[in-house]
Amino acid sequence: MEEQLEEQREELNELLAIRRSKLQALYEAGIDPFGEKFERTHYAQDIIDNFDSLEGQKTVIAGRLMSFRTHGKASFSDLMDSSGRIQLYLRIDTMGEEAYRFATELDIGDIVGVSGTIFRTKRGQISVEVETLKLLAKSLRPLPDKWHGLKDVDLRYRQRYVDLIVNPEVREVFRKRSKIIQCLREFLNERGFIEVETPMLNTIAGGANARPFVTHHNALDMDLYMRIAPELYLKRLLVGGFDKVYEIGKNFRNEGISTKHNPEYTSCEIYQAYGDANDMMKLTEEIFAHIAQEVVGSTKIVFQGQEIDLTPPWPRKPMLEAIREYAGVDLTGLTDEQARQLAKEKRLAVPENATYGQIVEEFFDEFVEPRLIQPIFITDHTVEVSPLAKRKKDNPNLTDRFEPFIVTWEVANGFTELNDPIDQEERFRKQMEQRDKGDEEAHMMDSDFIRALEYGMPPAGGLGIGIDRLVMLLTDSPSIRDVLLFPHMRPR
RNA sequence: GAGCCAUUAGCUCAGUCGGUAGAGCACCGGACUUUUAAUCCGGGUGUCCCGCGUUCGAAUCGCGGAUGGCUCACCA
Repeated sequence: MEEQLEEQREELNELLAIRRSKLQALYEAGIDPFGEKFERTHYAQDIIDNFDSLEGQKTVIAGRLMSFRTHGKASFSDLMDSSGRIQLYLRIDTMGEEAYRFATELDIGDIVGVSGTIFRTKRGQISVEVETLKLLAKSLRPLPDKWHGLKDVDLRYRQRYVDLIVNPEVREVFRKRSKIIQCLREFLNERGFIEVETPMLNTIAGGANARPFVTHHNALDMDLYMRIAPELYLKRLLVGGFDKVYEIGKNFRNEGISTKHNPEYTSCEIYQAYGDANDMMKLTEEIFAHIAQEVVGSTKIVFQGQEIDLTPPWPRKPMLEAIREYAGVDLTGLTDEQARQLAKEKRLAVPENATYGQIVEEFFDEFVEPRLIQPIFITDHTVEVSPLAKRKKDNPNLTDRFEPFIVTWEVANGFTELNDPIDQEERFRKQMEQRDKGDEEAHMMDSDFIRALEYGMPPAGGLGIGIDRLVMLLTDSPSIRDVLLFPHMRPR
């Protein structure tokens, strides 16, 4: 009802009404306003790049009309295709009166196919002198301001199609995103990793601390969770005998939305049997450096005005040492109570029943994380906050885990995988206790995963990379929404 | 979830002290056969985010709401 009213109101808008009447006129003239298959010989950018050899030759191109400069019996127009823009020169003498009139009555936004001759104007502009022109799609809505484009961020995200038409740098970001993911695939495939797909509809949402989305399967009449991480499935594959696997895909977390968080986001999880955290750190450095080199052209990149040097090797620092350095507090070997006391002294807000591990995290987040600009691996997380990571040989309270930080963001997470089913079951039990205490993000018990480990999982290193943040970093984008084609928005 | 800010024409934005709204682009009509933010002449196309209130009178002031942005909280 509301929507119908909205539509009726829009029908009244003069600009829309004019386009509709032009559409009607086309039908009445026997012209199909929505065209058909059209064979091209060139992209706009091809013509510009190879002008010297193409000058004087015929070409057939297609795209969207982005501007008109009419001069009576001759006109200029800019045609935009996926490669870029090229100027069209329309001349009544070349096209004939009827075709010329038809062309000049088109609108900005219309999609056309043209054939013509490649030439350069007096002013040096590479152009196509149009001989024939065919309407391939009538545009019924006006495009945003040709100079200012579309700036309203709300509209840019909601109507990304318009954003992509008028803001070419946006297209560039998503081209890079595609290239980054392609590079990552190639890199892993070349090293013998195989790409797999595991379920996104889970009966147990495992592999991470996060609140899941719940959905419902009608035929089975049962609730299912959208996955929060593929980890436990991928490790089952190590049990099954795949040595090197990875999965690139969406995870869904029912949590807050911010410039760094979208409810659905893309991760790449990588597992390597017979390896450990150390191998995965090396792999992380190599991946970041390789992709930066391929996509940006250097391992030194600029993010929001600061130069970031991704060249390996990256420094490594145990978390407790980092806290000692930046907060001036040594938390090594404290009891829960002692840790809580220290937190109080440093005016850190922690829950009454906070555990040692949680307090270490708190200190880290407060004092260390905001200072980590250049790439660094923070290692040796507490066992309490790392329920899937193997304990360190020399200290069972810590794990053989690492998180690389760049521009204060955690860009990945990896560890030597816990392959001891007895310890894993114990860790799950601890998590269940946390869950019972009201921690909705604590891990769920996954008995089948324990069963898998009981068959024997080779020692392994695992790594999860946040693809969106990697893309943000390499495209100099301050918000995750700038690297998601359709970021989550509340419906209007 | 909390705080701050924003919302005016299709787009980008002005709008003074409270007196029913304006520019550029786009659009419509006209001139113009090498322009490129083409130019020149003419035309303003509107639920001022929504609702309630104050007032003779609200885009403007107050309250409530919607959406978005930023910061914080949670998280990757």
